[in-house]
Amino acid sequence: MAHRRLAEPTPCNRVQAPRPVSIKDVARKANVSHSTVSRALQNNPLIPRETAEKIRLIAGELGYRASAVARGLATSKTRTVGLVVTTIADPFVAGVVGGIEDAANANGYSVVLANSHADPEREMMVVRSFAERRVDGVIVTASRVGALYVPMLSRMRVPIVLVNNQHPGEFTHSVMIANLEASFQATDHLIHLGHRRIAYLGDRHGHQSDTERFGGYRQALDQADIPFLPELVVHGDGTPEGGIQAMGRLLALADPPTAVFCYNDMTALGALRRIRVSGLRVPDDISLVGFDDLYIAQYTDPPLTTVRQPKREMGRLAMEVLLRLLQGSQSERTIRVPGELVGRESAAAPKERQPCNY
Amino acid sequence: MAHRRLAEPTPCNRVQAPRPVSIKDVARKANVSHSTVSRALQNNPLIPRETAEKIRLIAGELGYRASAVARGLATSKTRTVGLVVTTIADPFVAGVVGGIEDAANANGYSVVLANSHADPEREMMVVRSFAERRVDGVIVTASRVGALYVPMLSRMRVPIVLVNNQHPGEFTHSVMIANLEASFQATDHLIHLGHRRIAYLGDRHGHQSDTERFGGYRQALDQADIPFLPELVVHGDGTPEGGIQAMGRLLALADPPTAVFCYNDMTALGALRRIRVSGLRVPDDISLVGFDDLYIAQYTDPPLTTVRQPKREMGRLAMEVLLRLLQGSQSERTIRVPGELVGRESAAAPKERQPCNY
DNA sequence: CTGAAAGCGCTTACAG
DNA sequence: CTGAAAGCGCTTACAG
Repeated sequence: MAHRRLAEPTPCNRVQAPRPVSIKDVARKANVSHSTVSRALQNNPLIPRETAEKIRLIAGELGYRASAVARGLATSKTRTVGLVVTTIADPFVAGVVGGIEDAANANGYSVVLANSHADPEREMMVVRSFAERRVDGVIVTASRVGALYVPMLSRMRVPIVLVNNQHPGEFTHSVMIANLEASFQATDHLIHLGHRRIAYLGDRHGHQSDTERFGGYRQALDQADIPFLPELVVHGDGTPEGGIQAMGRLLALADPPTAVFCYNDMTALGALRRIRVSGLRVPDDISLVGFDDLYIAQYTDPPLTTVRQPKREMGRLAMEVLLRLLQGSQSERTIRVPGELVGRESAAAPKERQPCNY
Repeated sequence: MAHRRLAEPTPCNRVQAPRPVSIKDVARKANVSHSTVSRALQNNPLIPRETAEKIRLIAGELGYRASAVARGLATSKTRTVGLVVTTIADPFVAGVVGGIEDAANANGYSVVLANSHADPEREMMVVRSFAERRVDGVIVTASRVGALYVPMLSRMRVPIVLVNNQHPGEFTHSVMIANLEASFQATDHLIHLGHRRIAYLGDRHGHQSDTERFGGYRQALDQADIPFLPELVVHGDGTPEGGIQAMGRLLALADPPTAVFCYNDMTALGALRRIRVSGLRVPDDISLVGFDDLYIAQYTDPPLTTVRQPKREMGRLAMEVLLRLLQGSQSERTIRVPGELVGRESAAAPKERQPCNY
């Protein structure tokens, strides 16, 4: 006994928004109940192969597409992950996001993207929006996060995975580059090339990453018995502009460094520019090493020696950790991914000095 | 008469997945029906201010967050837009996506991101996934789209907006850069600097964009009565690698060009590299103009003269067109956005020639 | 102004 | 193996 509303479709020929075909439409055509259709489409073993196939065929003919929203309501799982980034226009972030995306899609998850622009108000909106969308989990890839951010997210009570994040909270998991080891390697490379006056051009907003990268630099110096000189440490802000400023300070020194290890490639880009403007050459006068291995690092002049962060893989890993958490498994709290020094042409032996034993 | 299931929560103290507070919880605490709560929270004018405020207060205390999935099921609007990109790692794409994101969020829409990797199989999966998620509309920002792609999307019967897309179909709207005018301007700039042997370094995969940019180049030549020389037209593939190859062919000419207009900045990056490798200098020996104004265009050496595509604005515009479509308004089929020539240092007057009247 | 009821399109215990 | 029923958390006509 169908209700009026469920009777045959209005006889008029142009329906403005033709409602998508539902499980009931399939059921009707297949002469079974919608429960059976639901089961068949889920490959429920209760349904005999024959029936299931017939139903699947009809569903195909009708162009049936299960509603993820209805399913989400029924199961309280949306198979959706919220992904917050400071800005997608950051090439490091974009690389990571690509990896997350791929791993998510490969596992039937969709990614809801949100830019926070490192703005606390936006961050609030993002959390609210993710909460309303009932995302199953969230991944944060932000160069700078408001201190209240992660706690806010935590209140949603879904698993959270951070990528290269500052203050990884108590309740979160994270995937991070092995900053200390990588920086050690980079600095050590310069030392082996014969440099002794090596500067560190950091990022004053980099928090933990900056601290760790600086730490690796110091360790390499120590191990080589090179005295640490505070005047050789300057800070930019992670952008080329910041690199230009900071490099300027280094060049203004009575005895400038012969090599500079930069917090990231963007900073190195600025340093490179600043050096060239002053009439000096890289690597002839000053060697330069970056961090990230952004795509463009191969195309600077000279090509930039840098530490590669496996961005895609880090994204993939983060998604995989999240996936594990979503199925209730355990996962290591912090995964440290090794960086890889990729030698190009911006770092060479200092002028008038033998490239020492190497 | 509550069902067993709805009786008081299990007395045990640790619920593993505490169901989020619902409209009913608020209703109970506020001593009204859930209908009233729903109305109050929607600012329905039927509900008196006082009641509404009380309800909102309680909702706040309870940390109530309306379920977008339940609402989506009830209203058959998800306030979600599907965004397909070839790859988010492309800096042009990332810029556009940033603009889309901002406009979407500003209007209460969420963005579901999907990478197609220009792979037909992935494209199918994306369409399927968007269909299941019941996205309200879709935006495509892809440098290359499978020919079947847009038709497939069209079958979802939701509005579609393309950004800088090839073959904009009959049923779609699009936002595009004014290729012809912009290329004309770029080429004309080189002509005014005094160049006459100007090459066009295109993108063999660029389809419509390449054709149009080439068109602007030809028109500028024609207008200046400079004969068109087919040997001065070569093609890369939109990447630096392709630019390197193609530039190589140009340099192998008996009489190489004094200026090259490149399809995009990535290509120009390769051309720049190739020129330098051959011992020539930019702009002293060869002038170079790009297209896009990627962030790095300011940091190449020399900084790249190029045509700026207002990526963020284009993304914003695309979202705004979609928004209009979603509220049932009309919108122009194709919006052409003007490019802007940004003069930096890679283009200058040719050697041994006066910069003509300018 | 307010509530009871029906419906959105699924899933899944329950009862044959 | 299969169906009827209840439920997920909203919205919104309908009837006071």
